[in-house]
This record gives sequence, structure tokens and C-alpha cells, in this order.
Amino acid sequence: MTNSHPLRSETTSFAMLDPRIQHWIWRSGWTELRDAQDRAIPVILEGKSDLIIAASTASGKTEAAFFPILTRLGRCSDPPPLALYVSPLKALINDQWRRLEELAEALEIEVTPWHGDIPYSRKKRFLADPGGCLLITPESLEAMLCRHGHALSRVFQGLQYVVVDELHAFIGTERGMQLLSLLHRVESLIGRPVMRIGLSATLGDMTLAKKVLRQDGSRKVALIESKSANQELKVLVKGFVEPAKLTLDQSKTGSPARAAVAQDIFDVLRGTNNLVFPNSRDDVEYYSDRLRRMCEERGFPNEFWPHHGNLSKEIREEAEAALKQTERPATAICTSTLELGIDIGPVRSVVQVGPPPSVASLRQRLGRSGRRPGEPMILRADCIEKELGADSGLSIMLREGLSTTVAMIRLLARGWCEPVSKSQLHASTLVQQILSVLAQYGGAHAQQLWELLVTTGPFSAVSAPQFGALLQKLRQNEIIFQDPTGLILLAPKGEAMTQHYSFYAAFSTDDEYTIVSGHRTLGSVPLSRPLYPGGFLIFAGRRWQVISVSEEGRIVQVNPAGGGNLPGFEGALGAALHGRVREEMRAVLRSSEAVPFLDAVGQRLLAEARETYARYDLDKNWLLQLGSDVHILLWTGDRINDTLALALQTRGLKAASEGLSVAVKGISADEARGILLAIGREQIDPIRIAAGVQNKIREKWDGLLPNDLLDACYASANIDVPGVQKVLRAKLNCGPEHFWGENGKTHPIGLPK
DNA sequence: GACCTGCTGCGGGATG
Repeated sequence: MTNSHPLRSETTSFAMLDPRIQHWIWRSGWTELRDAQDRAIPVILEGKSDLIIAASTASGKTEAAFFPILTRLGRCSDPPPLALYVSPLKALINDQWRRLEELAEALEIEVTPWHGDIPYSRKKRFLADPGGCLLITPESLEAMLCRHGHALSRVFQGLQYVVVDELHAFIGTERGMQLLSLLHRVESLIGRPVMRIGLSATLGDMTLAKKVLRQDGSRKVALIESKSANQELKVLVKGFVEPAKLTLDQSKTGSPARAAVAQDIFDVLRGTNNLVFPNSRDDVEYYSDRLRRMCEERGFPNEFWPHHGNLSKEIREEAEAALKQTERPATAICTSTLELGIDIGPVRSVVQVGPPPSVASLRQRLGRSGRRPGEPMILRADCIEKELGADSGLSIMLREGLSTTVAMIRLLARGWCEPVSKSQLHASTLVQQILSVLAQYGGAHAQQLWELLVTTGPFSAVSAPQFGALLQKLRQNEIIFQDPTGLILLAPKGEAMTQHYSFYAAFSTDDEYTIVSGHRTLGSVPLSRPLYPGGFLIFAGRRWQVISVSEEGRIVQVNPAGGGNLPGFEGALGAALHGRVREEMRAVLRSSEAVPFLDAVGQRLLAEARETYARYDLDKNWLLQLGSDVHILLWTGDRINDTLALALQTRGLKAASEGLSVAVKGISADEARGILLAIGREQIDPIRIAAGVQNKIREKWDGLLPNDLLDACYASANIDVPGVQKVLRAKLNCGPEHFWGENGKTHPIGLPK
């Protein structure tokens, strides 16, 4: 583009924008609108449908939404027009505020940030004189509805647009359900639907994704998916072998294989900017401490910075600043905190240590590298596998971690990722919404609650008897009561709940100790972690000695020291794996084709896994007798495996889902076959299976649910009886099995140097 | 089950 003709204004949507925005774009030196921006402008200006804009982080999605939104707001006057922008992160609101302010000012449109760190005076000003762009979190919107209910029909009167940023981060979660309910309640207040615009990372199946923006599907959803540039992908997977048995000291302070991974990271990444994703905060601490010491021992300035959710804002910002500055190379060792949209500047490569949690997450992580034109995306994956021994289990023999990693990379290269999961009851969040609506309106009839939240709202999976039982239970617990006219009101207990600030978040969090060194807050660790004066701790990538522990104030004072144990964040490894990934693992194992992106050790490990697969003839055998146990290999996802394990448990068997297989103790393969035949044929009630599960309380208000509803809720989220039966029937009745073919286009993968 | 995220309004004191 030349200066005399900076934009194809006659042929693009550019001409539809407010002249002041055109001027701003021109002054910013943009040579043309991006594809997604160009396509979004007419759809948003017309405003006839909802819209999802799917593209990778920082690809101009926000501008695609706000150029036309501000154009439209600039044209309206009475009532004062308003656009609502909802973000999952306060940090993103602050970013967007900075980016939007100058542009909005040119159009004399007010931009108001509203979250927990914004002073109340600013919020009061907005309530008195609403309009412009309101940037808010779901929690703050909840608080607004709860506390300013009487004023809100006036505040939202001029609402023209709702933008949901990072839509993918809300899907299938309590927060997502809460947000859908809040948006529905706002529309109900003003008595008309408002165009919703979702900004998202690319999602597996976009047709399913359309339902996540407005659950009842009452409006059309337009979809703008930015064409992924044919970018080169370079992949190298390395294998590392761990001795079969570790000494006590090694298992505490770091195994030889982990030390070798750290050495490899040091050798390969030093001198460039990168992101390293181990799968836990403990591993982040291990690697960042070790890598920083390696720098010190060699007399180099440190280039490795830890970043995870338990580190204080200050320490996280240090890591972000180190990545953004250009004087010195920096690598962050991080959890999914750096998967989100925080700006961290260009990154050369992404390192995955251990299998990724999902293909979707791997894609998000990888999208952080190769952002400069002409640069490839570079993925390195390090897999630690145990040396084979006489007592190695199936998972070790089939090299589960390595196979999962290879399978996920192959699916990623083919453009697949996990689809949106099926709808759940979300009864815990329904409790919150009932109480919040009562606070908002000062009371409501059961029928009104039912219509607002269930029949026209997002909780449509809840039945009338379930809803009635829930209201009864809340009444028994003296959270609500009914006056003689039938009006439901908040009882003092419910009043207190909704008045306290802790009510507004839909998700729950554990209590924690704050870790302080001098006057500096380093972060927090769970209360369950045993800490005592004199003990040692590795935290924020450094070593500390505990000076004092205040149980009451929940504060731990530490001083820098030489020793250190890992902080011990709780939790087992792994999220629910999708069935498609297991099918791909099987395809990798049954094939003899070389996997070009494996190093020599990785090749050897894969060869061992394939040898095991062939030796047990796993193409045909799916019931393996190993000692006195039977392993059931369905090559399905975790939901189906978990459901099968529970179904076996309800028959009094000792069964457990172990990832790859479902293990049943003290049984023969023939006996197992008979029982599985019965499970495949019989009528099985998922709620009865859920009733046998202990510790079902997971979400914030699960404790207030009637037992039946809690069971149904658990079943809706975790149990897939038809899935189990379909697989079992195929295994037991039919002949040859169906394997996934190598359909679809394979993205060519190169190797990094 | 990994990981992550969020939160009100008053009242007192200083300042213009």
C-alpha cells in the first residue's frame, strides 16, 4: 500500500466506519483492515444476528468488534447508547481500556472500566450518567444486578451490544453459565434482545460453538473465522528415561530425568525468548529454581522466570516485563496463566513438558510462538518415561505420556481440537442465580423464577420437580421464605449471603497462606501444606527458610535460604482426555510408520510401546489378564472409562479407571466378559450410578442442593452411560472393529534446529 | 482430577 492510497476504502467495509475512526486508523499507520475486521463491520452495523469472531490471540479481534460498535454508538443519542464488554480477566479490562480510550475520546464516547480494583466513586459516576462502553467482569456484573437492581432498567435502557471476550474461557464452566444467566437477566430488564458478539480462539467444531453465546438459539449466529495463514509448524519431541526406582532423595528434590530435561531446556533455549509449560505449579517451581541456579553457577544473568496463579501479581509482572523488554533474552516457566491473552511480546518457541492437557490448550500455547511474519511456530515436547522393569504396568509399557503427546500433535497438525462439551445441569450456579434474582427484585414468585431462569433462561436442563425440590431445600435451610401471598423472599441468612462480596463469584477457591518475605508478598500456598518455622521452601523460583507461621493471619514469613522443598500444590495429574485422542494413540501404536518428529530416545520409546501393543495383540485383545487383574482397553475417553469403572463398582467389583484402561481386581477375563455383556444390555440409570459416588460436592453451592439433584448434577457432568453401552455392544456383538482412517489433510511438520 | 479466574460499600481523613 502507498501513502496516497492507504486503504482500499471504496472496496472494503472501511467506508462504513465513522470518519473519525477512519482518521484514527489512518493515523495509526495501518495499511489495511484484517480479514476478520473487514467481514465483521457490516454484520455488526446491521445488528440483525449474534456473531462469533474466532481467531488466535491478539489478531485484531477487539478492533473488529469495536470499530463498528463505536461507529454505531456515535450515531445514536437518546437514550444514551451503551455497549457492554465482558472479560474473564481484570488485566484484560485494563488493557482494553487503555487501547479504547483514545479512540473513544475522538468520538466523545465515555469508556468505563468496572471491576474490583476500580474505586466506587467511578462506579457511582457511571450509574448516575450511564452510557458509552462499560468494561466489566461477570462477578462485577453480578454485584451490580444484586445491589443496584432498582436502577438497572434505566442504566441498560440504551444497550446496543454485548461483547464477550475470550469466549472459549467461559464455555462449559460455572462462570460461563453465570454469564449466560446475567446477560439473559439484563435483556429481560429492558425487554428486548441485544446483539451478542463473542471473541474466541478457534474452537474445534464451530457449529456447536454457536450455542454457547445464547443457549436457547433464538437468534441467528454469524460466524467469522479468520483464515489461518499457511504457517509453518516445526516440532521436535524428545524422550527422557527415568530409572525404574528412585532414591528417596531423588524423588524429593528432583529425579535424574527431570535434571536432564532442565539441562536440555538450558542448552536449547538460552539466548532467546520462549515459554515452557510443565503441567503443574510444583514443576514450574522445580524447573525455574534449577534453571536460575544453572545461570548463577555459570555466572550468567538469569533468563528464566516462573509464572503461575499462586505467585503474587508483582512477581508475575516481573516475568511479563522480562519477556516484553528487548535488552535481554527471557523464558517463562509457566502454567496456563500465560495461555490467556496477556501481552508478552514475541516468543520463539513453546516447550511442552509432559503431555498437554488437551489439543485445544496445546493450540493456544503454540499460538504464542511465531508471531512475526515469516517465522515458523516451534513446538518442543519433552517426555519422561520410566525404564522398563519386570513389574512395569500397562501405562509404562505403552509409553502413555509419549503416545499421548504424539497423538495430540498429529491431531493438532490436522486442525482438530476438542469440541464444546455437552450441557450440564449447573445446579450450584442456579442456586446463586435464584438468590441473586431475589436480591435484585426484592422478591419473586416461584413461577417468575422458573420462567426467568429455566424456561426462557439458560438452566433449561433442570426439570420442574428438580426446581421445586431446590426451592423447598432452600426454604428448609432458612435461606429463603414464602410470605402469605406466595411471594418468595430472602430470609436473613440469604440476605447476609447476597450482601457479602464473596457471593458474586460462581466458582469456589480454597483458603491459603500468604507467603511474605520482609515486606514483599511472594504469593500463596494451600492451607493443607504443612509449614513450620525452620522448614525450607522453594517458591517463586527461589529457596527460602520459614521464619514464622501465623495460623490466625494465615501469613508465612520467609527469608532467603539455601535449602528447599517444593511447595506441594495439591491435585492429581490430568484433565479428562477426549476419546478422539485415545483413538489417535491407538493409530500411532498399531502403525509401523516412522514418526519423523521424534528424537533417537523418543524413537526407542515408541518402538517399545509398539512392541508391547503387538505382543499383547491389542488390535484384537481388549480384555487383558495381567496377574489377578483384568484390564479393559476400550481406547475411549476418560468420561466413558470413568463411567464403566463406576458401573462395575455398583456391582461390587474393585474397578478403577487408570487412563488407558479400566482395571478390575481379582477377576478372570471370562467373568469380566459376562459382566460387561450385562452392562452393555441392561437398562442403567446414570443417576443411580452417581448416587454411589462419594465426595460429589465440587461446586460452590453444591452443599445446598437436595441429594437427588446433586446426583443428577454429577451425572450430567461426569457420566456417559449410552457411550459405554455403544462401545461394549460393538466389542461384544460385532465383528471387525472400526479404526479411524488417516482422513483429512495432514499439515506438513518440519523439525527445528 | 491438571490449570485458571473474581469480589461491596462505607467511613474517615486529607486535599482543593
